[in-house]
Amino acid sequence: MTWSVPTRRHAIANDLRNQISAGRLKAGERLPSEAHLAAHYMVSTATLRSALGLLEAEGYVEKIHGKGNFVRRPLRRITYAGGGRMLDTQAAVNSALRVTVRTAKVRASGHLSALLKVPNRSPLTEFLCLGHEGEEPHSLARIYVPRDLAPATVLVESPLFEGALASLADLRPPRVELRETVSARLPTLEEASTLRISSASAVLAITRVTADTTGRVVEAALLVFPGDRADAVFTTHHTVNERGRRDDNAR
Amino acid sequence: MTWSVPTRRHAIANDLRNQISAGRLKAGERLPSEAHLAAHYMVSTATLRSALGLLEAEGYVEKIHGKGNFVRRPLRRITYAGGGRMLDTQAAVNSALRVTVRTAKVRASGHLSALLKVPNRSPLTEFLCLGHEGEEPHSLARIYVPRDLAPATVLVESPLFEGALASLADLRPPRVELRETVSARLPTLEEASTLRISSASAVLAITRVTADTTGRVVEAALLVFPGDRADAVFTTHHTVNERGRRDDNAR
DNA sequence: GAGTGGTCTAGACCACGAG
DNA sequence: TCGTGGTCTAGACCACTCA
Repeated sequence: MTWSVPTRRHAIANDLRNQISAGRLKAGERLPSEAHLAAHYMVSTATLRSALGLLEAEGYVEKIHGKGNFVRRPLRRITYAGGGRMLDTQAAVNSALRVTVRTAKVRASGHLSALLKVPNRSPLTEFLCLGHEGEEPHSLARIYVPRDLAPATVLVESPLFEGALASLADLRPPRVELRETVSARLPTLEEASTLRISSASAVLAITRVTADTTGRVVEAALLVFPGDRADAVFTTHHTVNERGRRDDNAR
Repeated sequence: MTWSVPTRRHAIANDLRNQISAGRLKAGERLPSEAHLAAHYMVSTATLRSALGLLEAEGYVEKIHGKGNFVRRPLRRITYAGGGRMLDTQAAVNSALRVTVRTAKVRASGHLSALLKVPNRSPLTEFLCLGHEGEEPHSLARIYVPRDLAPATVLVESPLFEGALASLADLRPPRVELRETVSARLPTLEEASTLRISSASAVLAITRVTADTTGRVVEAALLVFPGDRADAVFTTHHTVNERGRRDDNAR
């Protein structure tokens, strides 16, 4: 915190950010046009746009081409609970979480076949899931299941896509091995537009691979959440055997 | 993938990206100056800089003020192993991972006192850790421990900051409860400069809270990794009791 | 068609790095 | 001091939305 950057765009961004935080600019409201703001702050439009770009990446503002810049509604935080638990029950209950599912038949390509440990061009079923909260999309999932394990009818009905996973798990032997790989990256253009986030903002990407007792991979899920409103939480009750060395089975 | 954006900056970024991937621009090499590139692609400097901005956010290029734009060395991936395991042993062994530690005495403020479940202004010891791989910094950690639990001498010597955590854990009762909260966000300006990443790139932020059997919080660690070269992996061997409902103890 | 944001230009001037 | 990137300007022109 030992730094200040007195560039104009930061000053403008700070001012607008404060106005939003203070509630002088209310959620959902449209900002003055970029031309007006540029005139008001006495900067060029390029500089002003640069300031808005900062706010957009921080999630304060949503830009809509041809309409204007809008103050983002502060959305409920999403909590992804790792370790095979479901999405935060609070969120699921409170927010009329809905999902639109589109299924497709695909064949394993390089990356997928490695994840699922199946040969190339092996038949899979793809489930494309979009989590909504009211109008706002807030999560995106691509789930791949070996074709012979996919009872498509079961899944299409699921109101929660996490529910879909649970029902899948229930069809398999009781013991599952779960591997969740979490990473942070910028969204693809496609993800940015479907999640309605800035392509300059960060997303939380979780790759979850589920295997049954036999080691067979039952499903691979590629989950994407907007970084500015999602966390993944993992809790462990851990027993330390003795000092230092313990069996480390991470790759 | 059903989209193409034929804007000039994307075309230029694609061209340069291909040249890097193909090895025509080698790692560590300096690109031609922005003025030269702008002339070469017949665009204005602003447009060219915008193209370089994309590559920088993607981690292909590092900009250094006054020196030039450099092709980024592809760095070894960092794997953070969750659930109380150590940093990927491969990486630790292979890469002469070093850490510079700076300790400080601080007092719990709002956020920290909540994490550590201690009263406000409670005395803490802060460990600032910076993970290096050769010259390149690749992780950043701020670890907070209640003052009376912090044997500073032990920690300062630790070659790995994860080692520091392990030794701490070993001083406590054998059973620990771990809660790791993972999120994706843009780096602060400070983080961006110390990790030498673009402030437009994403970071993986992990907040890890460790408690002993009595429920007392033993340490809180705020970890930050560059998103373009770090993953966090969590593996679970899970036993499903029976269909559906299982005890969900995530908050 | 009027109003909005999106892209781009051809400069100017400033700040940093290295000799 | 010179060459580099960083910030900013005052426009032009295009693409989208909506009446």
